[in-house]
Amino acid sequence: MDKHTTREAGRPPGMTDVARVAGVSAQTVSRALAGHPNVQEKTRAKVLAAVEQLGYRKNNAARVLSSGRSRTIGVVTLQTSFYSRTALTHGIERAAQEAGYAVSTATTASLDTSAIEAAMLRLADQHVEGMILAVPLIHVSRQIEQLTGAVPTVTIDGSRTSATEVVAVDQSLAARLATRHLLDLGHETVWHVSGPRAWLDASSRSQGWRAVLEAEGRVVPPELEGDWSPESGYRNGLILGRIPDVTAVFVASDEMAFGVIRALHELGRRVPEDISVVGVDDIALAEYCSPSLTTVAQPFAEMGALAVGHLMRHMADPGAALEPASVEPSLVVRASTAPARRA
Amino acid sequence: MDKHTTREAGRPPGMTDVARVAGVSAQTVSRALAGHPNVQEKTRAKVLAAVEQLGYRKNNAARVLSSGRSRTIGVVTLQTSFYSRTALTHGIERAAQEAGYAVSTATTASLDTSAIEAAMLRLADQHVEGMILAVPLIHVSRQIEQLTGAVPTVTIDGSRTSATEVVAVDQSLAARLATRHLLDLGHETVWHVSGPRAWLDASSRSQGWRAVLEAEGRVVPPELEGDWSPESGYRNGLILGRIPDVTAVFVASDEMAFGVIRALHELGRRVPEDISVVGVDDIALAEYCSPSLTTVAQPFAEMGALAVGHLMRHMADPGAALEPASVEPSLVVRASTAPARRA
DNA sequence: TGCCCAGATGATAGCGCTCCCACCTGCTGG
DNA sequence: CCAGCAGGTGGGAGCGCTATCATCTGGGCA
Repeated sequence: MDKHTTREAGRPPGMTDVARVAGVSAQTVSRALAGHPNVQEKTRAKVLAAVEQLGYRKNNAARVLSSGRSRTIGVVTLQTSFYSRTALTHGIERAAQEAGYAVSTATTASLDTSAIEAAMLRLADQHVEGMILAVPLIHVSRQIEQLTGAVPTVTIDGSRTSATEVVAVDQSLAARLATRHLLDLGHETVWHVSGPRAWLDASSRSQGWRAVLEAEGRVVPPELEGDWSPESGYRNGLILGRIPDVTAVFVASDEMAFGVIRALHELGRRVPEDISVVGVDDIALAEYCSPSLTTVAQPFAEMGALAVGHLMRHMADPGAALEPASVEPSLVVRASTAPARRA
Repeated sequence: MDKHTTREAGRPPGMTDVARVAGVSAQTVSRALAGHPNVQEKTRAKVLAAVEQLGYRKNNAARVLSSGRSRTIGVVTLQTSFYSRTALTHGIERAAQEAGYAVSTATTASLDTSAIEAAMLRLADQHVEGMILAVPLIHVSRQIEQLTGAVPTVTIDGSRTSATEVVAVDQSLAARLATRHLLDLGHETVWHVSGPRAWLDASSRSQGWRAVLEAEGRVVPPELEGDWSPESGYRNGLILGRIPDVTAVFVASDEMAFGVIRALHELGRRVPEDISVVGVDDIALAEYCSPSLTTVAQPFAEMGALAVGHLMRHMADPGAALEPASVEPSLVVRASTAPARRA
């Protein structure tokens, strides 16, 4: 039993073990497993057989240390249970897996610059080859500039540093679809419950809504601000329900829309007979509440795939600037909207 | 410019750089940074100053390769957008962070044994020190037995291998709370829309429901099976709504409950006047739909923390068997349940 | 006074892999 | 007929860190 030919039990087999069994050098094993072209088919087969026989598994840490490449991308998201986060992450995971990359997620409890920096640093420490920032960049610090300069990064809410690439859903279009739908139903004007202003999606939706009203020469009512939670929708709904003029509301997310509708019910305003409501996201439950919710569907899965694709291209050639990509939302008409009743 | 004293620009500073600047050995730097006790306070301060000055960041890959320890735990979850997944992951992330561990997530698209194996192998490749399986183990393969033997593992739905530790919410209690609540309201019996039978939570809830009915000498109606989706709730609701006897339904998840209520509405059965409905989970929207949903709240965050705590203990001493831990759900009474009307 | 031990530090040897370069075939073409 | 070249392979040198052992100091105690 020479320790150079037999490893102690308990230690997983390494590349040299595979090499010995296959009767080649460790170097050739490495090449065969990496899919390098200059390896004879016969040799590769021998290597694969040895791998199979020994139950060899690559040692990722060693690979990363040696090559600097990790085959991993990082995603920064907000630590919440909102549907949008889950759906998007889901989309990214799928797409990354297809591209042969692993996904490492770093969540941040707040949108503070320092919290986002910390999340990005955590990912950097894991040697991710690229990052997707799925949180709004409120303030771009020197540190963030530096990080996005060093690691190819894609932001998905439209905010960006000088070095990031951008992927976004056309949120302005989402708002315009919703607003125009309500005007088409004959409503005089449309009220709006927005998301937090720090979020670019929220302000894009707000702008789109305002643009349509102005283009049509309608009165632009004051905007109410929520925080994406059902509870904030409820609070704003209690306000809207007390204003007799309100007949149509565009709410910046389905979860808030549920809260708005709930509040209107409690105040005796019927949906859609008295007030029409449109949400955004098309969460799974939108169809199953009463009344079922008219909403603007967000192509989250598609967006995840787009972000990953964009990131891959950016990683392949960090020099070339890619043009911002964007996908289009679509209106889903259900029962929470109805024609305005004429006075 | 000797290359031994000055590194090429562009390469991040390493421990030897820090050591040189601090005027100590690399070894001492390692100890100081690891919080090793046998380091003079003065020395530690010098090291920290040098770290600060150079912007040194540890190289994780090297640390893992060298020590075998990664300070990371892995979580296997199903690739869905269900609330429960997000909420639980969230809880685990928090708890792990507090324990000084990073979390790596591997999602699986299906519950096939091979898919779960693949997810676990991915985590093993990342040198996780422990795993939390947040998916039901339908069939425990040799491979899974082996993996759970090699890496400390906690399962959180009650299924287990010979080597795993178990953490669970008492799902039977959840069902009993819901069922008894409905009986207390005067209903003759309670119908049940369950989750997929492969999920232990689903069958535990089913058992709890059945146990209460039998203990009270009530008729046990046939069970309807859903797949956790709102749509499956809707389908089953269309069936239940056509059965005149039905006055109370216990649905195994809130999302399905939304579907059930929706279907009952469409069939002209009012909730709660004609039929009372109870869900499980207490999702954020449960309170804001109409009628607001009576449900059994699951302590997801607590469960995540419990799972992490359990795992830490298991990792510290893989030999000692820990007794299964469990947390208790609680009933939240809202508007979807009402006293039975007497014939 | 001398010895031992504990605390503080340094030197050296890998961890398992990939990179770079050298090597060896067997073939083409002047 | 042999230089020259390309495809296939092997041999070393690290990647940046930690484990292990060795070294060196300064007490406390007989």
